[in-house]
Amino acid sequence: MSVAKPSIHDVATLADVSKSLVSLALMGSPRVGEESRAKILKAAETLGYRKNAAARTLSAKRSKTIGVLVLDLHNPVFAEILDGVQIEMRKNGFTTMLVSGGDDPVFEQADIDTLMQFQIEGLILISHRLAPERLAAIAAEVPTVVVTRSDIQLPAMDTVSNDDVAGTGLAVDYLVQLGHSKIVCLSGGENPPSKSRVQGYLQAMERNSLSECARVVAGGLSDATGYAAATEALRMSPTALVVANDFAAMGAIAAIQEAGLRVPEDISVIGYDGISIGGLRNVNLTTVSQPLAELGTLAATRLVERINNPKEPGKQLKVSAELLVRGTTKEPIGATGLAN
Amino acid sequence: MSVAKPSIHDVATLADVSKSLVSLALMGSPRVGEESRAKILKAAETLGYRKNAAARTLSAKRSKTIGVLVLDLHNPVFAEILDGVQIEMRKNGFTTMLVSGGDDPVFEQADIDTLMQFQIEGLILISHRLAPERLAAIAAEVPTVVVTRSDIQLPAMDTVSNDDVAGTGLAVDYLVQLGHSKIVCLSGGENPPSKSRVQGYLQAMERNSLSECARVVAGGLSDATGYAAATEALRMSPTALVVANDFAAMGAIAAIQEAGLRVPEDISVIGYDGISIGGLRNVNLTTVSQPLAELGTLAATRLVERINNPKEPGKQLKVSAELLVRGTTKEPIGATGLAN
DNA sequence: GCCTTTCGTTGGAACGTTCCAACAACTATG
DNA sequence: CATAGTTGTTGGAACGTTCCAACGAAAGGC
Repeated sequence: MSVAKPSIHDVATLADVSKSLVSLALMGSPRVGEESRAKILKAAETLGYRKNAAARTLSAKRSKTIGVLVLDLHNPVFAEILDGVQIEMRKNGFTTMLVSGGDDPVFEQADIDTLMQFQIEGLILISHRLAPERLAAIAAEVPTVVVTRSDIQLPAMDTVSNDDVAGTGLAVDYLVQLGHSKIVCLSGGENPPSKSRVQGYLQAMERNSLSECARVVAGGLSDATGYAAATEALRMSPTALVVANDFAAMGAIAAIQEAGLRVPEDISVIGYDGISIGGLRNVNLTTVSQPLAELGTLAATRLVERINNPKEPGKQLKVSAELLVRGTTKEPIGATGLAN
Repeated sequence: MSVAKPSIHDVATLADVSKSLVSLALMGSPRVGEESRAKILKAAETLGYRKNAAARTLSAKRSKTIGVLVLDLHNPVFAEILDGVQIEMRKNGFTTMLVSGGDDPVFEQADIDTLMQFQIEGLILISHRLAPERLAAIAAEVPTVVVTRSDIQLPAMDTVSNDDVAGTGLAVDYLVQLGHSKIVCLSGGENPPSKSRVQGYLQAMERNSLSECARVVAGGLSDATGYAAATEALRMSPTALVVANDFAAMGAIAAIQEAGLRVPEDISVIGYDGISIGGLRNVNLTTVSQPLAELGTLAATRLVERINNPKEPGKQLKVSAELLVRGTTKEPIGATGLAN
């Protein structure tokens, strides 16, 4: 503690050069002589010198920092996306400032304001609850990339998301191939990705000439809502459930088991997201897995592009999900060999 | 985009006052006249003015920002601690800068350096992998609070942690009370909290005059290591397992079930941490629950104290865990007779 | 009615950097 | 041998804020 932090000035006097040269040396400029550079580096080392980011930002008019808002840090999906973002941003020499928002639009706006005060050069929203007009105002002020939601499209904003329609289609196609036809969809509620997933289900059912069998039960994205929706769905005596996400799928499995039925022998279940706990031994959930880290790196590279070239028009990027077959899917009873 | 950001100067000219007065008004000083204050606020509003945190920090020599390093964002335990930290820090007018480190000491050190460059006034480490001497160097430079680990104690540093010894004792006592005696402990490896938990197990066994029955199997903190450790433990034909954390406990349950035994009828299992997925219907894990958010708020209030009074000696704060009885514990078959 | 206090306001210095124009000392060019 | 270019270095201005000493005007005390 104690002594005031050394400044570039202190390094300069110790190394017996000008502060400008110290600055140059520390930025890694090639115009600095070998001898001076060595002296400066040594002086900085002995003083325990550390750059002052505030001064840097102010003077250079570049913060080399981007902001990331994540909807909810408890959701493992977002943590994995974040990994991708962090790695890519580090690679590009940016510092990442992370804020959480806690699933509340008011906090979200406040957190974004804070980020703006730090002069962030770009913003990544890993999902959000902002109204379209707020989002537009933000995107007009700073290069912005939205991950996971592609429902709002603005000329000055990019989106990076999973193709939910195609992803859910994968799940349905696989079940049909196994011989299922009584496939019920448990929706995830009124949020944009969930709606796309329902749409993907309906399209896939139609594609497989099963439109008349298509049934959607309103649910949510949590364990509890999945449990409730599954309880209701059981009245339709389905042989398979396509569920909005992995948490809800786990709730659905609990409901099925409590009803005295087995998964997958009596009913197959497919989740969505590919969160790591789905892979735990006693869960072992078949799911549509999003390439989460890839979603993150893609968002990051796109943001860097946009920072370097702000007038580019907004792009809508999609990554494709893949089916991860684990232990909660099987041929329906009495239908073995029915496919192909 | 495009147009330069308005500065305090622009607000001043629009409101027809000096920049100093604008600064005063925006900081909420009581010495500003009603009329001027109104004018200034309106001008700031119409210009869309936003403070420049870099300039503020530089001039005021206070960043009003603290740094938080979390060991691993994927671990839901840490997310919940973080909640507590964030809430408390917001309340105290601090901005929280969050970095992740990704479970690697090198990244951790780099991330802390970055935080320091931003002139953070305090640092909270939600677990870490730093060597004691590195930690000492950091704590000497900035007020530091370590959450979750209390093994390293430094005069200039505080720790806030759960009482792991007592917590594990709770689990053992409960099992004994149910009638168990062949209670095996699956350790969490060589990290400090895990060692305390093993110690708590041994002490509790002794307290219950079961020292001769005490068995510890080396394991880890993940699903996979819990599975492996449980497989080995089964050779000792235990009636109950006390496991280092919830993830490992879930792995242990899978191992038990694969061996053709039932939980809790044949073997009871108790985890540690109280992560939310343990409460999912088809997990329903009995566990020792740490008051995670409280751990976070406590760390935050302690840090604020220390920032305001840097020369105070370091404190070791403990919070107590409680047993959360759910569905993985039950009396042993044949009650008391099984102990050799 | 003069002196002191209080109130609201002000300009300028500081904070630690980066950037720029300019420099001296060499080296190469014709 | 003068001119041009290169290399390494320099001081000063700028960035947007907060802080400080100081101000004039109004209000209070004697």
